Amino acid sequence: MSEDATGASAEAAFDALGDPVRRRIMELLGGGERPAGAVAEALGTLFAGRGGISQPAVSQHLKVLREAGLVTVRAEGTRRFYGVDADGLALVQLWLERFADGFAGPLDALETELARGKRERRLAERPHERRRRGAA
Amino acid sequence: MSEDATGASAEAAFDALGDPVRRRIMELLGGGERPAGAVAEALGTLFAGRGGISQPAVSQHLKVLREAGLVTVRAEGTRRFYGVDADGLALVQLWLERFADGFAGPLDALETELARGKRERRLAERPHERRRRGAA
DNA sequence: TCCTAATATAAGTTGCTACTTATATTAGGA
DNA sequence: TCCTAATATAAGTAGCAACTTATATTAGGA
Repeated sequence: MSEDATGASAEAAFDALGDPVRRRIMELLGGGERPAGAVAEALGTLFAGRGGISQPAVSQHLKVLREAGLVTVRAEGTRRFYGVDADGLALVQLWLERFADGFAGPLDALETELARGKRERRLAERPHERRRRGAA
Repeated sequence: MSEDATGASAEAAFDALGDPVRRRIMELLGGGERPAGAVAEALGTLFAGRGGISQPAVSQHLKVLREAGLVTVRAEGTRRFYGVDADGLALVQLWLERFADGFAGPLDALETELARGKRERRLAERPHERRRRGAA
Protein backbone atom coordinates (compact mmCIF):
# COMPACT_ATOMS: atom_id res chain seq x y z
CA MET A 1 0.00 0.00 0.00
CA SER A 2 1.19 3.49 -0.69
CA GLU A 3 1.36 4.55 2.89
CA ASP A 4 4.11 5.23 5.38
CA ALA A 5 4.07 4.88 9.13
CA THR A 6 2.42 8.28 9.48
CA GLY A 7 -0.51 7.08 7.44
CA ALA A 8 0.17 9.68 4.80
CA SER A 9 -1.56 9.06 1.49
CA ALA A 10 -3.69 10.91 -1.00
CA GLU A 11 -6.68 9.25 0.65
CA ALA A 12 -5.79 10.52 4.10
CA ALA A 13 -4.98 13.96 2.72
CA PHE A 14 -8.34 14.33 0.96
CA ASP A 15 -10.17 13.00 3.98
CA ALA A 16 -8.44 15.59 6.15
CA LEU A 17 -9.03 18.45 3.72
CA GLY A 18 -12.69 17.50 3.51
CA ASP A 19 -13.31 19.51 6.68
CA PRO A 20 -13.62 23.31 6.35
CA VAL A 21 -12.04 24.00 9.73
CA ARG A 22 -8.97 22.05 8.74
CA ARG A 23 -8.79 23.94 5.44
CA ARG A 24 -8.80 27.18 7.41
CA ILE A 25 -5.97 25.83 9.55
CA MET A 26 -3.97 25.01 6.44
CA GLU A 27 -4.55 28.50 5.07
CA LEU A 28 -3.40 29.99 8.36
CA LEU A 29 -0.26 27.89 8.39
CA GLY A 30 0.33 28.83 4.78
CA GLY A 31 1.23 32.25 6.17
CA GLY A 32 4.01 30.68 8.19
CA GLU A 33 4.68 28.49 11.21
CA ARG A 34 2.50 29.08 14.25
CA PRO A 35 2.22 27.56 17.73
CA ALA A 36 -0.93 25.53 18.37
CA GLY A 37 -2.23 28.17 20.72
CA ALA A 38 -2.09 30.86 18.06
CA VAL A 39 -3.98 28.60 15.67
CA ALA A 40 -6.65 27.98 18.29
CA GLU A 41 -7.00 31.67 19.01
CA ALA A 42 -7.21 32.61 15.34
CA LEU A 43 -9.87 30.00 14.68
CA GLY A 44 -11.75 31.05 17.75
CA THR A 45 -12.29 34.50 16.29
CA LEU A 46 -12.67 33.22 12.73
CA PHE A 47 -15.53 30.93 13.74
CA ALA A 48 -16.92 33.23 16.39
CA GLY A 49 -20.16 33.40 14.45
CA ARG A 50 -20.68 29.67 14.66
CA GLY A 51 -20.18 29.62 18.40
CA GLY A 52 -16.39 29.63 18.33
CA ILE A 53 -14.14 26.64 18.67
CA SER A 54 -12.34 25.21 21.69
CA GLN A 55 -8.67 24.54 22.17
CA PRO A 56 -9.13 20.74 22.32
CA ALA A 57 -11.10 20.82 19.07
CA VAL A 58 -8.23 22.57 17.32
CA SER A 59 -5.74 20.18 18.87
CA GLN A 60 -7.71 17.27 17.46
CA HIS A 61 -7.84 18.85 14.03
CA LEU A 62 -4.09 19.37 14.13
CA LYS A 63 -3.68 15.71 14.96
CA VAL A 64 -5.69 14.67 11.90
CA LEU A 65 -3.62 16.98 9.70
CA ARG A 66 -0.44 15.61 11.24
CA GLU A 67 -1.44 12.00 10.62
CA ALA A 68 -2.39 12.87 7.06
CA GLY A 69 1.09 14.29 6.50
CA LEU A 70 -0.25 17.76 5.77
CA VAL A 71 1.49 19.59 8.60
CA THR A 72 4.77 19.35 10.45
CA VAL A 73 5.39 19.94 14.17
CA ARG A 74 8.39 21.39 15.88
CA ALA A 75 8.59 21.54 19.65
CA GLU A 76 10.10 24.58 21.33
CA GLY A 77 9.81 24.63 25.08
CA THR A 78 6.23 23.88 25.90
CA ARG A 79 5.03 25.24 22.57
CA ARG A 80 4.49 23.29 19.40
CA PHE A 81 4.97 25.08 16.11
CA TYR A 82 2.90 23.80 13.27
CA GLY A 83 3.67 24.39 9.62
CA VAL A 84 2.52 23.25 6.20
CA ASP A 85 4.03 19.98 5.01
CA ALA A 86 4.57 20.24 1.27
CA ASP A 87 4.77 16.46 0.96
CA GLY A 88 1.14 15.98 1.92
CA LEU A 89 0.02 18.64 -0.50
CA ALA A 90 2.11 16.99 -3.18
CA LEU A 91 0.07 13.81 -2.79
CA VAL A 92 -3.08 15.79 -3.50
CA GLN A 93 -1.49 17.49 -6.46
CA LEU A 94 -0.42 14.10 -7.74
CA TRP A 95 -3.94 12.74 -7.57
CA LEU A 96 -5.24 15.72 -9.50
CA GLU A 97 -2.64 15.37 -12.19
CA ARG A 98 -4.00 12.01 -13.15
CA PHE A 99 -6.92 13.85 -14.68
CA ALA A 100 -4.76 16.24 -16.64
CA ASP A 101 -4.49 14.10 -19.76
CA GLY A 102 -5.39 10.54 -20.61
CA PHE A 103 -5.42 9.27 -17.04
CA ALA A 104 -2.64 6.75 -16.69
CA GLY A 105 -4.14 4.72 -13.85
CA PRO A 106 -3.00 4.30 -10.25
CA LEU A 107 0.26 5.97 -9.41
CA ASP A 108 1.00 3.92 -6.36
CA ALA A 109 4.66 3.73 -7.28
CA LEU A 110 5.04 7.49 -7.03
CA GLU A 111 3.25 7.66 -3.74
CA THR A 112 5.61 5.01 -2.47
CA GLU A 113 8.50 7.25 -3.37
CA LEU A 114 7.11 10.06 -1.26
CA ALA A 115 6.52 7.76 1.67
CA ARG A 116 10.02 6.37 1.49
CA GLY A 117 11.69 9.74 1.61
CA LYS A 118 9.63 10.73 4.58
CA ARG A 119 10.44 7.59 6.52
CA GLU A 120 14.13 8.14 6.04
CA ARG A 121 13.83 11.66 7.31
CA ARG A 122 11.92 10.65 10.39
CA LEU A 123 14.65 8.31 11.41
CA ALA A 124 17.17 11.13 11.22
CA GLU A 125 15.39 13.76 13.28
CA ARG A 126 12.40 12.86 15.41
CA PRO A 127 10.34 15.81 16.65
CA HIS A 128 9.76 15.49 20.34
CA GLU A 129 7.30 12.74 20.77
CA ARG A 130 4.88 12.65 23.64
CA ARG A 131 5.04 9.34 25.47
CA ARG A 132 2.72 7.69 27.92
CA ARG A 133 3.91 5.83 30.98
CA GLY A 134 5.33 2.46 30.11
CA ALA A 135 5.09 3.01 26.40
CA ALA A 136 7.98 1.38 24.57
CA MET B 1 -17.44 35.27 -3.45
CA SER B 2 -15.57 33.06 -5.87
CA GLU B 3 -18.61 31.04 -6.79
CA ASP B 4 -20.55 30.59 -10.01
CA ALA B 5 -24.24 29.92 -10.57
CA THR B 6 -23.80 26.17 -10.06
CA GLY B 7 -22.50 26.74 -6.57
CA ALA B 8 -19.07 25.53 -7.60
CA SER B 9 -16.22 26.58 -5.36
CA ALA B 10 -13.03 25.20 -3.94
CA GLU B 11 -14.96 24.66 -0.71
CA ALA B 12 -17.64 22.56 -2.39
CA ALA B 13 -15.04 20.66 -4.38
CA PHE B 14 -13.01 19.72 -1.31
CA ASP B 15 -16.14 18.79 0.60
CA ALA B 16 -17.19 16.51 -2.26
CA LEU B 17 -13.76 14.94 -2.64
CA GLY B 18 -13.67 14.27 1.08
CA ASP B 19 -15.62 11.08 0.49
CA PRO B 20 -13.73 7.99 -0.73
CA VAL B 21 -16.65 6.69 -2.79
CA ARG B 22 -16.82 9.96 -4.69
CA ARG B 23 -13.09 9.85 -5.28
CA ARG B 24 -13.50 6.39 -6.80
CA ILE B 25 -16.24 7.77 -9.03
CA MET B 26 -13.94 10.55 -10.20
CA GLU B 27 -11.21 8.04 -10.96
CA LEU B 28 -13.66 5.94 -12.94
CA LEU B 29 -14.82 8.93 -14.94
CA GLY B 30 -11.20 9.87 -15.49
CA GLY B 31 -11.13 6.89 -17.84
CA GLY B 32 -13.85 8.49 -19.95
CA GLU B 33 -17.53 9.33 -19.95
CA ARG B 34 -19.88 6.71 -18.54
CA PRO B 35 -23.63 6.41 -18.02
CA ALA B 36 -24.77 6.50 -14.39
CA GLY B 37 -25.71 2.85 -14.53
CA ALA B 38 -22.21 1.80 -15.49
CA VAL B 39 -20.81 3.83 -12.60
CA ALA B 40 -23.23 2.19 -10.19
CA GLU B 41 -22.32 -1.26 -11.45
CA ALA B 42 -18.58 -0.63 -11.26
CA LEU B 43 -18.84 0.69 -7.71
CA GLY B 44 -21.04 -2.22 -6.75
CA THR B 45 -18.23 -4.63 -7.50
CA LEU B 46 -15.51 -2.28 -6.26
CA PHE B 47 -17.13 -2.01 -2.85
CA ALA B 48 -18.47 -5.54 -2.79
CA GLY B 49 -16.36 -6.18 0.29
CA ARG B 50 -18.10 -3.44 2.26
CA GLY B 51 -21.52 -4.79 1.42
CA GLY B 52 -21.77 -3.21 -2.01
CA ILE B 53 -23.50 0.03 -2.86
CA SER B 54 -26.97 0.70 -4.23
CA GLN B 55 -27.99 2.60 -7.34
CA PRO B 56 -29.66 5.42 -5.38
CA ALA B 57 -26.53 5.86 -3.31
CA VAL B 58 -24.43 6.33 -6.43
CA SER B 59 -27.03 8.69 -7.88
CA GLN B 60 -26.81 10.81 -4.76
CA HIS B 61 -23.02 10.88 -4.93
CA LEU B 62 -23.22 11.96 -8.56
CA LYS B 63 -25.51 14.76 -7.53
CA VAL B 64 -23.01 16.03 -4.98
CA LEU B 65 -20.23 15.91 -7.55
CA ARG B 66 -22.46 17.72 -10.05
CA GLU B 67 -23.30 20.49 -7.61
CA ALA B 68 -19.64 20.86 -6.75
CA GLY B 69 -18.84 21.37 -10.43
CA LEU B 70 -16.63 18.30 -10.55
CA VAL B 71 -18.58 16.35 -13.18
CA THR B 72 -20.64 17.14 -16.25
CA VAL B 73 -23.80 15.38 -17.41
CA ARG B 74 -25.04 14.75 -20.91
CA ALA B 75 -28.44 13.16 -21.54
CA GLU B 76 -28.82 10.65 -24.33
CA GLY B 77 -32.16 8.94 -24.47
CA THR B 78 -32.91 7.74 -20.98
CA ARG B 79 -29.23 7.51 -20.12
CA ARG B 80 -27.11 10.17 -18.50
CA PHE B 81 -23.45 10.24 -19.33
CA TYR B 82 -21.19 11.59 -16.63
CA GLY B 83 -17.71 12.90 -17.22
CA VAL B 84 -14.98 14.77 -15.35
CA ASP B 85 -15.37 18.54 -15.28
CA ALA B 86 -11.94 20.08 -15.51
CA ASP B 87 -13.23 23.39 -14.15
CA GLY B 88 -14.02 21.93 -10.76
CA LEU B 89 -10.63 20.30 -10.52
CA ALA B 90 -9.04 23.59 -11.49
CA LEU B 91 -10.56 25.20 -8.40
CA VAL B 92 -8.81 22.63 -6.26
CA GLN B 93 -5.55 23.20 -8.08
CA LEU B 94 -5.94 26.90 -7.51
CA TRP B 95 -6.37 26.43 -3.79
CA LEU B 96 -3.24 24.31 -3.64
CA GLU B 97 -1.21 26.88 -5.50
CA ARG B 98 -1.67 29.38 -2.72
CA PHE B 99 0.81 27.32 -0.75
CA ALA B 100 3.44 27.54 -3.44
CA ASP B 101 4.55 30.94 -2.15
CA GLY B 102 7.45 31.37 0.21
CA PHE B 103 8.69 27.83 0.44
CA ALA B 104 9.14 25.21 -2.24
CA GLY B 105 5.81 24.35 -3.84
CA PRO B 106 4.21 20.93 -3.90
CA LEU B 107 5.62 20.05 -7.29
CA ASP B 108 9.12 20.94 -6.31
CA ALA B 109 8.76 18.92 -3.16
CA LEU B 110 7.60 15.96 -5.18
CA GLU B 111 10.51 16.10 -7.54
CA THR B 112 12.90 16.36 -4.63
CA GLU B 113 11.37 13.29 -3.08
CA LEU B 114 11.52 11.33 -6.29
CA ALA B 115 15.19 12.12 -6.69
CA ARG B 116 15.87 11.21 -3.09
CA GLY B 117 14.02 7.93 -3.37
CA LYS B 118 16.01 6.90 -6.37
CA ARG B 119 19.25 7.78 -4.66
CA GLU B 120 18.31 5.81 -1.57
CA ARG B 121 17.40 2.80 -3.65
CA ARG B 122 20.66 2.86 -5.52
CA LEU B 123 22.52 2.82 -2.26
CA ALA B 124 20.36 0.02 -0.89
CA GLU B 125 21.12 -2.18 -3.83
CA ARG B 126 24.88 -1.86 -3.44
CA PRO B 127 26.03 -5.19 -1.95
CA HIS B 128 28.49 -3.68 0.51
CA GLU B 129 26.36 -0.87 1.78
CA ARG B 130 24.71 -1.74 5.08
CA ARG B 131 21.33 -0.14 5.58
CA ARG B 132 18.74 -0.51 8.26
CA ARG B 133 15.46 -1.63 6.82
CA GLY B 134 11.93 -0.85 7.98
CA ALA B 135 12.53 0.09 11.59
CA ALA B 136 8.85 1.01 11.88
C1' DT C 1 9.65 22.16 44.78
C1' DC C 2 5.28 24.10 43.53
C1' DC C 3 2.79 26.76 40.28
C1' DT C 4 1.47 28.12 35.81
C1' DA C 5 1.35 27.94 30.81
C1' DA C 6 0.81 25.25 26.67
C1' DT C 7 -0.82 21.38 24.68
C1' DA C 8 -2.61 16.80 24.28
C1' DT C 9 -5.84 13.06 25.58
C1' DA C 10 -10.18 10.97 27.69
C1' DA C 11 -14.85 10.33 27.60
C1' DG C 12 -19.30 11.33 26.37
C1' DT C 13 -22.97 13.76 23.30
C1' DT C 14 -25.04 15.16 19.07
C1' DG C 15 -25.73 16.49 14.38
C1' DC C 16 -24.67 15.49 9.85
C1' DT C 17 -24.27 12.42 6.01
C1' DA C 18 -24.05 8.30 3.66
C1' DC C 19 -26.75 4.73 3.42
C1' DT C 20 -31.23 1.99 2.86
C1' DT C 21 -36.02 0.80 0.58
C1' DA C 22 -39.74 2.58 -1.86
C1' DT C 23 -41.51 5.47 -5.40
C1' DA C 24 -41.61 9.05 -9.05
C1' DT C 25 -40.05 10.55 -13.60
C1' DT C 26 -38.89 10.16 -18.28
C1' DA C 27 -37.75 8.02 -22.86
C1' DG C 28 -38.34 4.59 -26.06
C1' DG C 29 -40.12 0.14 -27.95
C1' DA C 30 -43.87 -3.41 -28.87
C1' DT D 1 -51.26 2.86 -25.19
C1' DC D 2 -48.77 -0.05 -21.91
C1' DC D 3 -44.51 -1.91 -20.48
C1' DT D 4 -39.76 -1.73 -19.41
C1' DA D 5 -35.29 0.44 -18.72
C1' DA D 6 -32.58 4.08 -16.72
C1' DT D 7 -32.25 7.38 -13.45
C1' DA D 8 -33.63 10.55 -9.90
C1' DT D 9 -36.08 11.73 -5.59
C1' DA D 10 -38.44 10.84 -0.96
C1' DA D 11 -38.24 9.49 3.51
C1' DG D 12 -36.32 7.36 7.23
C1' DT D 13 -32.20 5.21 9.89
C1' DA D 14 -27.60 4.34 11.70
C1' DG D 15 -22.94 5.28 12.32
C1' DC D 16 -19.36 8.27 12.49
C1' DA D 17 -16.85 12.40 13.29
C1' DA D 18 -16.67 16.89 15.18
C1' DC D 19 -17.68 18.90 19.02
C1' DT D 20 -17.91 19.55 24.29
C1' DT D 21 -15.91 19.51 29.36
C1' DA D 22 -12.64 17.57 32.28
C1' DT D 23 -8.09 15.95 33.05
C1' DA D 24 -3.30 14.44 32.12
C1' DT D 25 1.35 15.57 30.61
C1' DT D 26 5.30 18.35 30.17
C1' DA D 27 8.48 22.50 30.34
C1' DG D 28 9.95 26.31 32.61
C1' DG D 29 9.95 30.03 36.18
C1' DA D 30 9.60 31.82 41.09
